Amino acid sequence: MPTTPLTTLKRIAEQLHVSETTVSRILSGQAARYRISKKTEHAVSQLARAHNFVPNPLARGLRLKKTLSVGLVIPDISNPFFAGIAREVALGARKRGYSVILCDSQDDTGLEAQSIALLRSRRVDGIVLCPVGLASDHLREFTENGLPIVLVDRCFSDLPLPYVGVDNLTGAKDATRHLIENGHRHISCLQGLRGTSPNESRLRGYIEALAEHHLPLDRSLIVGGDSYGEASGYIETKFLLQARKDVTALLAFGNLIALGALRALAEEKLRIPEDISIISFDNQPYLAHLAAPMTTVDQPYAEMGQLAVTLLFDQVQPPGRALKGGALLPTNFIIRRSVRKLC
Amino acid sequence: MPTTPLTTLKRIAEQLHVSETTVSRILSGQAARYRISKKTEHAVSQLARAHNFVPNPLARGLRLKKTLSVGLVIPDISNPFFAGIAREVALGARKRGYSVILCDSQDDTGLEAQSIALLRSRRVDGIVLCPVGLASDHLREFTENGLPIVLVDRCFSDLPLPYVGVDNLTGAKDATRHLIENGHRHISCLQGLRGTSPNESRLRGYIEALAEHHLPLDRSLIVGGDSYGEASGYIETKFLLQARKDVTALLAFGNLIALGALRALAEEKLRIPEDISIISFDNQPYLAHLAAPMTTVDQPYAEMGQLAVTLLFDQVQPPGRALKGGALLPTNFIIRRSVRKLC
DNA sequence: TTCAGAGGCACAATCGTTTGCGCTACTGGC
DNA sequence: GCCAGTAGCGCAAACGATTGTGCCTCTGAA
Repeated sequence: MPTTPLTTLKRIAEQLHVSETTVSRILSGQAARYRISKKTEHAVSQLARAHNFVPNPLARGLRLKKTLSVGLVIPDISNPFFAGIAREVALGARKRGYSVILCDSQDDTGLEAQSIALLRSRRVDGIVLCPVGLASDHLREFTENGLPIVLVDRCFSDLPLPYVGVDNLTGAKDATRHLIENGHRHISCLQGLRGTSPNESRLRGYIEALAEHHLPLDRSLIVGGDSYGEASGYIETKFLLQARKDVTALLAFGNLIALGALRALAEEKLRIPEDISIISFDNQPYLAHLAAPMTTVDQPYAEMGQLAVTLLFDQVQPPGRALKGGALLPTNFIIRRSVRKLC
Repeated sequence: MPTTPLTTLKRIAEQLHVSETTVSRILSGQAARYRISKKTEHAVSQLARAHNFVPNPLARGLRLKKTLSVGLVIPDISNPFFAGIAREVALGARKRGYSVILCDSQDDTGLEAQSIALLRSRRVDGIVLCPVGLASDHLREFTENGLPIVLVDRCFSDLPLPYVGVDNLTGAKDATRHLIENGHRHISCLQGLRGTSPNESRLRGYIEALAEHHLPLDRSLIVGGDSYGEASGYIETKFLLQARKDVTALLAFGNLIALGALRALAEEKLRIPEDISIISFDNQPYLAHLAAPMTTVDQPYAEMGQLAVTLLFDQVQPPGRALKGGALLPTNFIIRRSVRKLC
């Protein structure tokens, strides 16, 4: 046990009668480059290891303008979809020796902007951002200035920032087709947050599928749009059921929305799929065990998270290549038993 | 737009022809204490605000030995139980102006120890730790040295560290009683991770409930114990079903374990509750919509998270009071329809 | 003996803040 | 006119690490 905890370069240097310079160089693997003798090198790294000394990241960051940390901004960490992404980001960052600073933006653009400012001021080396998705002005700076960033799940058509998402259009098209082919004609969309790219793409997929089958587009069947939350799914379903008795199928644009819809349907004592069919985005393990195992559009969120860190560190560390535009992963349509065959 | 981005005290000072000292004092609210004139104060804070200048947290942390950041160590952020806690910690920290550094320990004591070392080296001002729960040696230092910490969910009887958890014993007792009172005699425990405090308390609750009703304790009905994961619930249920045809009820010690059990039961084509009954710990929104809406022991994880941050910041900031021992929150027993009445 | 060349390391400035003192220039009382 | 008192602020030394440059001491060849 050391009398003085060996917690700075200085103390190590004192103990071994060498300079801080030398210690620093050895510990940062520059020994050879500066011709430190094997003997000194060994002594220093021995001592450092013995006390598992780590150079103060604050001092280091101050000098180097790098902090070995990345920011992660997420609208709602308790949404399993985002939690899954967060997990991969955390693991990927750790693997590369980086820490993660977590910010929950609560689906609020203001808080998101604040979070980004915070991360900037903390001098993170990069940011993985699952944007709320509405305003994009606070992101404009990223296109010019050098702070690496990767957008996940949602993107902005007017900003050439690298992002990773899924092919929402095809996913929604698959789901809608499936409903149509099972004889459904009055299919309602329970939207997520209007204006966000996944929502708009899914909507487009829905509309294109209808068009393909020469079915009329009934705008009053497209409801919701305020949030991806459970409450939104619940309340929109309640209203919908009051207004439209002819709806035979629901397409929920998110796992929490589907959950809310489920709650509403249960309250109204509607059975799935006998009384009404439903398909949801975001597969989750429990969906297979529901009263009516739910047909769903699976999003590979683990891959999304992994890809996001990869793309981020491609910018942060050499080689520094950056993806212009986005990477689209395919969705996977999983058929279970929440859709009734009408014809 | 400034020619030189006003990003340091120095630049602000230059622009206004005052010293960095003065600027620093004004921005840290010490103007009055050091008799800075209103005029100077105003000019400085004006300019700072205009460029929304924030003093470099690294330099600040270096000098002050405080970083306005806390660590959050979680076994698995994709487990909704922990995600819920994480959410509250993130919000609570933000509210107080602190950042959160997230570490996923993957239910590995080694990674947990590493994470703590990392957080220490990053000079966090406090740690919220959901410990893996097995070894506690790496936590011993916390009892002496000053880094504030709060344990969540799991605690150690040999360590006087503040923690917040739920009354697992009563929770498990309630559940077991319910099964017994519905005529079940062969009730199997699907354990979580052996040796962790929630697991042991739940087990004790189970055993005490049996004793209360003068039922024999059959050790071979207590299975699992390797993890709180889905896979564990699945495989243990598979084995159990092979070995014991007489089991009529399952008590799962976690939401993922219950999910695994559900998967196994589905594979074996066993219906709930007709063929077998099940109760789970950790209520989740979807449990109400399962084929058999699941009776469950609800843990108030939002409150747990909130309480954890509160207790942490009681140590971090004045008044600095610390809870010795733990805070136990009550569980809430929710009866749904996954238990069959046998008598 | 001399000197080139390299081996082995240290000096000191720098990153941006904070803070204990101390310094200057008024003001007013006597 | 002198001096104490105070208002208003700046000096310079930390905090701990990194790094361009320079300094000394050998070794060996000429």
